[in-house]
Amino acid sequence: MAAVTKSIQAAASFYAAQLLQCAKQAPTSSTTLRMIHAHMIASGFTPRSHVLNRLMDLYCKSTNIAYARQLFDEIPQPDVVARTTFITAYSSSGDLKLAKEIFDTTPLDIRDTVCYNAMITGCAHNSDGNAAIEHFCEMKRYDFCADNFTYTSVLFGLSLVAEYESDCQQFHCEIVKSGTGFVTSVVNALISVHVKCASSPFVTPSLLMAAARRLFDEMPLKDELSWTTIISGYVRNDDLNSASQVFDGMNEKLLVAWNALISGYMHKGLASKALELSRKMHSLEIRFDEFTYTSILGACASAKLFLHGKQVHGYIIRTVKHPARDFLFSVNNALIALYWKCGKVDDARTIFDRMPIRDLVSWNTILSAYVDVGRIDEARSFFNEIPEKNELTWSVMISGFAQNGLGEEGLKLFNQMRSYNHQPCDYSFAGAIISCAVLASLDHGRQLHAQLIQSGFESSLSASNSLITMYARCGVLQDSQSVFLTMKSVDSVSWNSMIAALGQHGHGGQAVDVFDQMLKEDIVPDRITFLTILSSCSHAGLVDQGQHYFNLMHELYNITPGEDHYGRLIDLLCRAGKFTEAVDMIQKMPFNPGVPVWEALLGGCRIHGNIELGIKAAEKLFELIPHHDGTYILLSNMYANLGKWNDVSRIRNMMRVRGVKKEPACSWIEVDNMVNVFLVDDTKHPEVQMVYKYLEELVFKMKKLGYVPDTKYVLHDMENEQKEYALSTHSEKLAVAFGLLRLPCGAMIRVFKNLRICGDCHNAFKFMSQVVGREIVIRDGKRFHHFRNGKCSCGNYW
DNA sequence: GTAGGGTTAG
Repeated sequence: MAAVTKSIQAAASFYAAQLLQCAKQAPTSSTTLRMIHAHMIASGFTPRSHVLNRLMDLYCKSTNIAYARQLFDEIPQPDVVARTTFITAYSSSGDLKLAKEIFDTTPLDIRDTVCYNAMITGCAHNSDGNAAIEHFCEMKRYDFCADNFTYTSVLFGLSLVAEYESDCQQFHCEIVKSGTGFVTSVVNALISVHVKCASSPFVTPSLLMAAARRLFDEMPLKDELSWTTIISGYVRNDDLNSASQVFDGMNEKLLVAWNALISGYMHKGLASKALELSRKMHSLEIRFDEFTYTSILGACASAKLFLHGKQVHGYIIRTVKHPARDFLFSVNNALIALYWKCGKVDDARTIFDRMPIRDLVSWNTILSAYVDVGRIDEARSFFNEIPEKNELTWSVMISGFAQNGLGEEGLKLFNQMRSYNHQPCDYSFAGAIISCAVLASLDHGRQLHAQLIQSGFESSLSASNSLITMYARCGVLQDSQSVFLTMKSVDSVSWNSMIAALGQHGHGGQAVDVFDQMLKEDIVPDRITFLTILSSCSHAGLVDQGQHYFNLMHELYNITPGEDHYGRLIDLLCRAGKFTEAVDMIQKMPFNPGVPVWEALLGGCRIHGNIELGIKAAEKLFELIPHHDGTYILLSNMYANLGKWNDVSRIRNMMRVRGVKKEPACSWIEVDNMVNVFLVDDTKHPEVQMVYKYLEELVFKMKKLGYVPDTKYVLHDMENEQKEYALSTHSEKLAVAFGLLRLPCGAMIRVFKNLRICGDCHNAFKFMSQVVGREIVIRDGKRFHHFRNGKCSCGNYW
């Protein structure tokens, strides 16, 4: 008997040793495990607890959890070690529910600290910070002793949910009391909690970072993690000076620390700093890894440093044998982004096509690239090819449609997403809301606003910013102001949207006030801010202010004005009739003037009847964009105003020869959640006859108040009576008359037109607003006009 | 049988 026991013991220790060997070389292949296992069975050895536990653990780690579970289920009363193995295995494979089931069925009298630790880690790793804390509290309640592992794990969980300083302080006290306050791993975790909590909106980041720094400075023994946690903490919280200060104090600088700092500079848009560090690394012969490359390429992409980025790409090709294979996704994805941001979308696509396997980031980046450069048809068909879509995929495509003026497509896709039971994220909502802005569909926009709140995205920045734009572009400026004023936190996009909203409605003075307010609150204006403020000044005729801001842009904020900024400045000058200054500015520009500049000049010339300069601008535009209808129309309008009908027909003829078609004018109005569209001389709308009749009555009353139809706006040569009739069939007049007939008494009339409002209609609506005693709001291609009591908000400056 | 830091798309 003694001999048998001895031989079983020998076998057990033999297998235990073999399995231990496997564990050291983990993960063990399932084949090896099965061979050892088969050997046990064949030799008649029935493994008991610790050998079996080790076997199950190895099966789990070789991703064979299901088979391990079969073995587990055959054990009559599995011990706590076996249970802990499964708690860990299930939670690291993402199945927290199964882990919890094993934990909950573990009798209290066999539980120990380790199994609680495993459960706490499992919750934290599956981003359930609160459950981690609950299990921690439970173990304290049952008097289990918390150890270093417990604290590091529960602190990790806490770092997911900590929002207030008190969360950090409470655990700090707990740790000091427990006596683990000097244990490196525990203090590291505590620093990490402070760092992550510092990004919460409810705390003062600098205070928490100062507390983290004290912990770091006062810890007796720092390890690699202590350094990288504090450095990356500063990076996360936008304090790169402190990050680099601590970094400089490191004796042996770790690759992770280099990477954290480089990525910090990259995210802050400080590409030159990021590249400077990478050059230093290179001279110290520190090998770059995947993370380094990704951040450097990101820096080149955001700064559009194409040549530098291309050099890095070349270096990767030379030094890494199989970039596509060795750096599975991230580096290749960063390369895609580099080529895209530098305007080489087709090269980006080539990289994508050459990747042997791609992840969602690869697909989404290419999709964003197509959307970004307005290649919307390619984006659409690429979108359809994407095998698995996430919320980003949908939101990029939805807002892509909206940004490219395809509001209807945007809304359709948003609805399709929901019909597939995909819960829209805040960015998708933003895309759908901007679609409503494009379509000027206020009813629909309001519905989405309500759904947004129901879905819990009320505090989302991107969604709220889209609401500012939507309400403004639907004509209800007050609502966009109240969204802006009630936002908990705002960013530069919010300010830009608000300034643009005021500008479009002709409130240049208020736009300037908001801009000044923005500066007072230390928000740094960007390129877009200056575009919107220049437009706002232009719409309101604030020439001096506009010029002041244009100068401020590069003098104070170091933003080099682009062609678009020059375009707005020229627009500002020309509208005010300052052609000498405008031409002077065009000659002084640091680059060849392009489309925005010539269009601004032509537009100004049309307002002031400056035919000579207008012809020059138009000729340039004919060269640059020969198929754009607007140039021909503006020029022919100018000739028509001067009665030069020969020139008018010459231009019309040019259009015919070149195959340029005029975009037909159309206006629309929303009544009872339905959009009603009217074309010039409309015959299609079912109620149009009634509209014509009503319009006739109105014009009769308007004439009594002094309205004289201004036939110079009829751009065809015909008899005067015919001209007057032609004016009365303009789409915007039909839409307004329809609104007056169908909308409730006193309701504001909001009409939208694809092109600019006609001069006679502009005059007519002033009289009309007086006759009917209601406010009429028109959004044309450029801006808003509010007609009230015989006056327009634009002060005739448009 | 249990732990903690760095990457890419809006």
